[in-house]
Amino acid sequence: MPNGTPYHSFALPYPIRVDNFTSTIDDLPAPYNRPALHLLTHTHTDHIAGLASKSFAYRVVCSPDAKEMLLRHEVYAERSLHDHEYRADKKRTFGHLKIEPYVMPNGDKFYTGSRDLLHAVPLNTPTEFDISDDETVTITLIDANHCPGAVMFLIEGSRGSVLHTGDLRAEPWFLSSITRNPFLQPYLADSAEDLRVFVARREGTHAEATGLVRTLEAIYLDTACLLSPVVVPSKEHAVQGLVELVALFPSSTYFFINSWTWGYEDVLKGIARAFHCKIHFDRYKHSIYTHVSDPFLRAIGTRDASSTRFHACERFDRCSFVDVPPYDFGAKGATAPPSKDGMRVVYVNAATISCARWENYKATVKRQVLTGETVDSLLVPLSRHSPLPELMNLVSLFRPKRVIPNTLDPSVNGLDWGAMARMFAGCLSSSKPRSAFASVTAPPCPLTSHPSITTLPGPIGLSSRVDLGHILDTSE
DNA sequence: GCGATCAGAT
DNA sequence: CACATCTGATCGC
Repeated sequence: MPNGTPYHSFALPYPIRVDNFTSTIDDLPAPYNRPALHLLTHTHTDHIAGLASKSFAYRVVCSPDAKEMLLRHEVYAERSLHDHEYRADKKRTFGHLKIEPYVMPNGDKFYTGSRDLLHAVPLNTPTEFDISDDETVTITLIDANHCPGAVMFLIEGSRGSVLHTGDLRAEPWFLSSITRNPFLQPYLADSAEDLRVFVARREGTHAEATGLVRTLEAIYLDTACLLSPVVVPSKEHAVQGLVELVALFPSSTYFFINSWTWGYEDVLKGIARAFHCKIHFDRYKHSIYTHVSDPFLRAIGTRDASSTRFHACERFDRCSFVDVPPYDFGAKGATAPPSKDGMRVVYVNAATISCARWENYKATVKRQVLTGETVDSLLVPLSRHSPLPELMNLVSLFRPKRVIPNTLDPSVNGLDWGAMARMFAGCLSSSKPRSAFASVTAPPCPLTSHPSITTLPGPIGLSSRVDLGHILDTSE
């Protein structure tokens, strides 16, 4: 994670570092200088900082898909060189994380110097890890609905339980899946709160003491879209709408789907399914998508550009079928269009659009297409992060003791954290229980009311020094 | 010199 | 369009 992550990217109260592999913590006091374990939620660039360093040599826990994607990762410059045959071998950015044993001509293997640092853990499978000589944690990976291989981490141990969401899209179906996940059910709050009262009254005990229902110490929350108050369409709704729009065009129309980063696979899959048509991928994207666990994603791609009118090839190196002005994306100069008679290319881009605007947009585009107006670009409201209303619903499911942002804006000196603390105050365990979905209608804390500077929680201020520091101290 | 990190723009 | 990516500047070994 970039600068601005609280606690130097540690998932306190555990000495476990998430999505940050830089060595800039060497100078910090213990235990911040020495993660007992590294976790990787997914392989987007801003979450793998430091991992490309040849000197990085620690074990990293991630999903099987994330491991596959990392080991096959190529930066754009390398992809381009290879595709144009200037470079014979693919240079894998993270090749140093896995070094195969040396094999002698007679078949003997020498393991000196070999390594396999990426520890892939299957989803929904609690797995124990030593974090010291006498302390273990149980870590469970749960799909985060963000991009292939993206997971949340549930960390359980003697210091309590924390949930690190990584980046996630907590749309309605995702919340449902959480309430049905047996590894998360002990931490669900609504029933737990009721049960506590019920049990306490009837049995004369605290429900907490039975160990059946528990409260998360913290949720480390994807705050990329924290300040976006809009309600956005579900991915399914977004793709369905896009498919309706695409269907309005003549079947001779070509489409370029600008999947400029991992996370737009639902669009690709939706198009392939609706039009019974494969999608043209560039070599690199194809190599990734054919090696992930999603069998439908593995199946929808083709390397044959001429075989389909749907293209998701390299953004800055599009194949001739979709490399047509006026949209240029900046990679090339004004090259002449391949002059196929009547050939039209429509460019599809993801955007952040509220539900209301999306309905309006769809109606407008439908009218334009049906009246013969030229439409050469389409938007699809596919959000890969949850905006505030979804985040509040997610947190309300658990009512944890605290929420901690996965990212902060360093330039506002904790104001964003202060605002967040206020926004989520009603969703925590200390506040009065209420329906998990009450926050849908409840307006978020108005950002115009600034919290007092002295009460601002922050990396230094908050409870970090008080109750997290001593918990972290493993010296005794 | 190279790699790592950061700021800025897209 | 976008909060992920690329580029070029800067820092440090």
